[in-house]
Amino acid sequence: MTYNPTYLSDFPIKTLRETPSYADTPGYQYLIRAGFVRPASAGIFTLLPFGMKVISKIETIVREEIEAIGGVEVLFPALLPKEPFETTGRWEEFGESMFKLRDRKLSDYLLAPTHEEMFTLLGQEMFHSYQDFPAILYQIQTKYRDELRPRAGLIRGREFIMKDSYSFDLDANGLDVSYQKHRQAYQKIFNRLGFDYVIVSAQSGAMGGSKSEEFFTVSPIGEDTFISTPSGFASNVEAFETYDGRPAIDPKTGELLIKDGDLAKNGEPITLHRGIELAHIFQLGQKYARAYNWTVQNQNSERITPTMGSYGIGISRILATFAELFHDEKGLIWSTALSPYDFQIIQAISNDKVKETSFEIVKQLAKRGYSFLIDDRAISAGVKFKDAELIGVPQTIVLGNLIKEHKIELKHRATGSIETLTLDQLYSKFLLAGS
RNA sequence: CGGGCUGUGGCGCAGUUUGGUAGCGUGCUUCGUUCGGGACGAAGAGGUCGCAAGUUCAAAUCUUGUCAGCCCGACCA
Repeated sequence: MTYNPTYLSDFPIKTLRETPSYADTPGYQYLIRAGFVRPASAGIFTLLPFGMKVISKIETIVREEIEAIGGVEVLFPALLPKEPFETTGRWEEFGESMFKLRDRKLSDYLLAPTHEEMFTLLGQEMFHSYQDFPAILYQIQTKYRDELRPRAGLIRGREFIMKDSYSFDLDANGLDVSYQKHRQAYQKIFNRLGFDYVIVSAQSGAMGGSKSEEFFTVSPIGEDTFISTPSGFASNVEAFETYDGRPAIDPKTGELLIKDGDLAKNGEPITLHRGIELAHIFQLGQKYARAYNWTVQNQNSERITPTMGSYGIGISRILATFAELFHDEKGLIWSTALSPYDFQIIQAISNDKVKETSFEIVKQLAKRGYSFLIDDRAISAGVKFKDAELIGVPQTIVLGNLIKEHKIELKHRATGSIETLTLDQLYSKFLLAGS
């Protein structure tokens, strides 16, 4: 494969030396400073080139795993007419958290906070017979929710990228199968992304339906509280009751009524955690199909109502969460799975030999599909080292004085370790690895 | 929506109490020196002091209104 490296000398990026005062969490501060994102308005963000690279990688992993369970990609508009949401009652139910607007003819529109209505209508149009089931449709779309208080950068924005998929089945057993497929696909996704996660029982909220679970990662900046027990049971506090039937939250005040060591229904002591919700899967059941009077024919030519599931995963939130989880005092630390580049090449000195060598390294290692960010800027080497640490590409190749001996330095961002290698050693290390 | 706070060159901030020629750091431009760990010197560019109205000889500073943003709380991928 061919791969064009990115040269920082012609790259429209500017790292910031100081922390912008508006950024409230460390991950967000580094995403700003390292040039991954910029705020455009409260909870609304511009993705810069590095941020785009990471988003693309997240999307690729998500697409691969959803298509592996039979998902087919579509793309609905973000701008939708009011009517489908009136049918389900959600035009009112979402209330102020939904962006509503009018066109020049004064017709009502909305910026979609979620797409259950549209997927149901598409299913109704496409699926008429039991032979059309089961099915999984998904999209990666920008969602809009006018949150009361956006915070922590992309962790909770008013505009955010989400993958949402929807399963269509004929009965509850089929729905269970589709649900389990998604549950497993999500586990694969999180394993590939490199997140520790906990699957937590949840309530369904505005989506409706019955069974519902959330995927959390533990983080001090998390906005949600969930509980776990030694045997692996975990629950969102909203869906939790103690051994003696007490709710975890006062329904009126919202006050947390439980503490570490309280007993769960199974008699085990609980532990409370702060977490970031990265995904939420629901068994919607027939709520939406019923709202549109959608029925299909079974083998006996009887009309039956399909049953659906809805499965969301926050793409832009994953980017932000990774930054919150993986950084040190110098900057971000990307995993190989999500890093915007596989290697950053620092030209610590500037001469023709260095330029030729970086070109040669790219040519050799690109054979294995590795991608490169080359810092060829005409600035002092110190700035390049600092920026490399801020950006957080997992491996940096330093081209400097050792180039005379055909040697380079290979720096690991996460450990800070430095290896001195000949070019041949570099090539064999990465061309042979895993092949 | 309730409580707290902030809007001053790209970014970080001082100046507001006590009205009197808009400042510092960083970044940016140019030249020279330097150049493997955020170099040094010199010369520059860049600001409707969020916006509007008012008070005043005079407003970044005082008054009123308004907009935006941030933090804490109630809702959410």
